[in-house]
Amino acid sequence: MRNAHPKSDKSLLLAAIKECLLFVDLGKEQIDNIVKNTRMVDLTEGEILFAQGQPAHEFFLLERGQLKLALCSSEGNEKIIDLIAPGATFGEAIMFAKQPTFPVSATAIVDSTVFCFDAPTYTCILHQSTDACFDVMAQMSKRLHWQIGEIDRLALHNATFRVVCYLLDQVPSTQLGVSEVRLDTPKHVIAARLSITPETLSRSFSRLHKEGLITIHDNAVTLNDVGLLQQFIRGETG
Amino acid sequence: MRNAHPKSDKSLLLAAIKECLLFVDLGKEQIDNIVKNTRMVDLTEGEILFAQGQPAHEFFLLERGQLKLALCSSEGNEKIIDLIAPGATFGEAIMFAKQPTFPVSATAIVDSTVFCFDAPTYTCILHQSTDACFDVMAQMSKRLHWQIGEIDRLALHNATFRVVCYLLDQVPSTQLGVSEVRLDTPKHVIAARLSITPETLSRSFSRLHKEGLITIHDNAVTLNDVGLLQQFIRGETG
DNA sequence: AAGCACTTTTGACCCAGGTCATAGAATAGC
DNA sequence: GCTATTCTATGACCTGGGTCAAAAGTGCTT
Repeated sequence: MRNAHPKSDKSLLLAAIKECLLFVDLGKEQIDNIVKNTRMVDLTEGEILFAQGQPAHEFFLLERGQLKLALCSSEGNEKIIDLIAPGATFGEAIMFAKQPTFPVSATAIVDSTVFCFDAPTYTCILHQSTDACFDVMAQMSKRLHWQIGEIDRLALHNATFRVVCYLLDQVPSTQLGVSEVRLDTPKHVIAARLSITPETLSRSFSRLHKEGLITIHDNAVTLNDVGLLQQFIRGETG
Repeated sequence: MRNAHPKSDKSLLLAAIKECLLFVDLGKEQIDNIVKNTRMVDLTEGEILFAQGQPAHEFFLLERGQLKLALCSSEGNEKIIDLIAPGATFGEAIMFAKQPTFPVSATAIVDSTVFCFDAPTYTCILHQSTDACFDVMAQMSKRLHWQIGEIDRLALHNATFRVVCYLLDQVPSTQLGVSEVRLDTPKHVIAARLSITPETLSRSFSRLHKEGLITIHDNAVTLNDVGLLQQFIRGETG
């Protein structure tokens, strides 16, 4: 984890910030202030950005690569709460806890670059703008909503169902016919994301294939009929 | 669901608001404004306050009784996301979504009284106070954190583990020796809360009893040694 | 190309916990 | 009181998916 780079980094950061909901209502000098207090970190594959339980004074934006946010049980089982793709922010929420410690750990799945924003700087700016606060609240609301969906999927749906959900998530919701999903993520990671074992993931895939719903090439999956998969979800099956 | 009561309600409401984090940084006339736009609703057992998918223009504070927030799968299985006790607020988060619909349904488990706050009134007030915004964000942060714990419990812990967690949750964390937990909630509701069947809950209880950890009377449970239960959790068993 | 380390698939087996069925308890109504 | 109805407990059984083990790919490196 080195703290690198000369000056083109700043333009990268500015470009990333511009795409990000959390900064959309900030003024120019507020952005400047944030940029001044942001560091850029390069992670190599497997490197840990932060660990569960560690105190949190920053939040993050993934610039490049892929991260996992994970929990570990005492027996070493790992549950991946979320996979982070470039452009996504994470860790904004703990900032507002009275005693901010990370509830999960963040680890690079591939070589990655992360922007680390200073939490006090950001909260200080939030104190100047209720609009910015509302952006943050909208973001947190979205995440809360998403987590309820996650609890739903875990509590009352089976493995294959979750696999299909994952596949459909990778595809624009408008799509309706055939669609191609590239599995950029190693399968054992996808499995942990879905709270199943790699074996079960493999068996789910082959089941779906046998039913003609998908076709598997090296590391891509063809969804033969998105509509059919969607009604597979509605109809709930194993 | 009637919209009842004369004037002592207002003092009830004011008392409830005073205990509530979401209003702690508001001024007197802001509170007055909110009170003016709040309705009080009485629910009888089994009555639905709002249903999953319904548009949300209010958020809520439970004054009396008990509610469940639940999801239903297509096959009619019900997963209780959370049980609401008097003094707790719920539904604050969807207020900030761009297209606010309830992700869960809320149903009275026993006869209950609920204050329903007008969301636009409240957000309008938030726009005047970043302190109030921070209170909301702290609240949402807490809930987010809690939900991660919930995902953790569902994804990588077994039924008995979750039962013990539930029992320990009912007890002040300082407690260390013997402790009594009243099961005010019917067991089938507790079971749905823990995403298990009533049968499994019953078996978990009798297992814990056989191991000398708890004793069950009519509808109360004695935790014979809170410390032992806590280390049962650390040590992870079935 | 041969060896090695890792990832994915496949098969055989097992078990936690769901389902179904029955039997007590408890509560309600008459 | 006595039945009817709803809860809770317990037993018998089944199954989804975990575990373990072994093959079959899939890159790497040398």
